[in-house]
Amino acid sequence: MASLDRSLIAGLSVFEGVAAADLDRIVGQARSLRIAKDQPVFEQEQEAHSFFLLLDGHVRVVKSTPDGHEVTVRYISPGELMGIAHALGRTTYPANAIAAVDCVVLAWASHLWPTFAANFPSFSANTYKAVGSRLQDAHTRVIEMATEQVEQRVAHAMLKLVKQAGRKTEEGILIDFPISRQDIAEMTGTTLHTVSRLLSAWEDQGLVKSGRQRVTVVEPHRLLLIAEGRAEKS
Amino acid sequence: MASLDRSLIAGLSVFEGVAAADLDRIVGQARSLRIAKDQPVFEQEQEAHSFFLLLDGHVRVVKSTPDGHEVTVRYISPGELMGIAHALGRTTYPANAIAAVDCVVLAWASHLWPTFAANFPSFSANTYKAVGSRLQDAHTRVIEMATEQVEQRVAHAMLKLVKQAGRKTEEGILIDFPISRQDIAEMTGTTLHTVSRLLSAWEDQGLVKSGRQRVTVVEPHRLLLIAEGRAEKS
DNA sequence: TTGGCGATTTGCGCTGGCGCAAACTCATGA
DNA sequence: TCATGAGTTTGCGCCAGCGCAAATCGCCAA
Repeated sequence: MASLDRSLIAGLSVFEGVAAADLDRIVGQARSLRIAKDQPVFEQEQEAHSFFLLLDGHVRVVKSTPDGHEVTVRYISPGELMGIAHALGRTTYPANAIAAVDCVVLAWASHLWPTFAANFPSFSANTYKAVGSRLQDAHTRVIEMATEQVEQRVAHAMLKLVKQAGRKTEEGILIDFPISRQDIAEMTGTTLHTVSRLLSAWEDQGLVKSGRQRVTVVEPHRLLLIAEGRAEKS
Repeated sequence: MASLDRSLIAGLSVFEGVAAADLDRIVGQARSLRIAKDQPVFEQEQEAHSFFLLLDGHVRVVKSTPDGHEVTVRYISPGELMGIAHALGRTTYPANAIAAVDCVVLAWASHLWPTFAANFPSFSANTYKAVGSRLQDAHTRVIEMATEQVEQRVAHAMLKLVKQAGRKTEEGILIDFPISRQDIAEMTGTTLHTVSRLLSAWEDQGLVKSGRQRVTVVEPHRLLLIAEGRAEKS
């Protein structure tokens, strides 16, 4: 652990307001892991032995339904916690978490949580604040699914990805991990066919550039118009 | 407050594992309120000055979208907390909470939360456990919206209502508060027309009995078959 | 360089469920 | 008792988007 960059970790929002000495005590009890692309960080229904902080990479969180459908719940970016089932009174993970690229994570044993919560109130408060955001996000998703058409939902999804994993290139803002049409479909509750058609149409209009497992947003502003439902359809 | 039935309150799951003396200290700082039918308990975007425990009645939590749509996030039953924005690091309420019938609630000032969290770890843990369930529920909703057809979603919604607010009658299980077709539509992301058609069809098949703002489920088991997508359509 | 496979594109037909509109039915208050 | 209006039912037409299938593209490995 000594090899990790403490100052970088200290800047993460989960550790905001945590004293340096406390930070050391927290991080000191973690082990660091590498997860190869497409390997699971944790799996649905499994005993929640650990919780994690993503340091590098991107992780896709997917829920499988009994009837074989897969729905992507969210993508996790560096600095975010995941697998905090124990902090929410659950003993198993509610979903699969799969590395979208090679990742580096910190892992703590779940049984440490009560101690952390009691001894490091800032850390605990920050964690629950993140939970609040996720609950918010989930409700937003429900509302989008309930009130928006597919095109708007896909546009919203792309903008969300741009915001949390966008990397500037000379062509536009690239989503910085491999993402297929199927993945986007699973985020928005549609089919890869429809997503493909939409991306093709957007590409014709110069809104995006896309290729195999790769999407670059050229004109975020116009995409936002579509997302908000205020765009005249061609 | 002295007039409220402490032993009844003590049995609520939020207070599980809380010592009697602590319970008194918690409840002693609440004030009890009556909310008339159709009146708000709290409102979206408003400063989250208080959090609440529903003692009697039913509360509908609704989010309004900028474009005028309304989506019902969930119904709250007696014994549940609501408006706990502060515990999740937010300063405003994320939705409107409206009394579906005359209600009785306990209200605490939001600024008490950090103290409660620090001094009554069981209470805090129970609260976050409830938050965990809600996050779970929200994700389930997303998955339902993404993978199921309207008929299944409405069936699921009815079963959820039966579970949390069902009252046995000689005809079947009655949903114990006034609920309109429009309300059900807002829970499931469809229109009141479609809900009306579904309920009529179900009534023809003897699955439910329904009337003005009133639904009774006669055969929960067959409804479950529809919800699970394993029912031959007539 | 050549296969082979996974990802993507595209055409076509069909249908679930929405939008609109009109009729109907109660419950409530005057 | 009757008028009123909210809640509900129902008919009809339409279209967004799904399901299926086939063709194409591009990356990687041999």
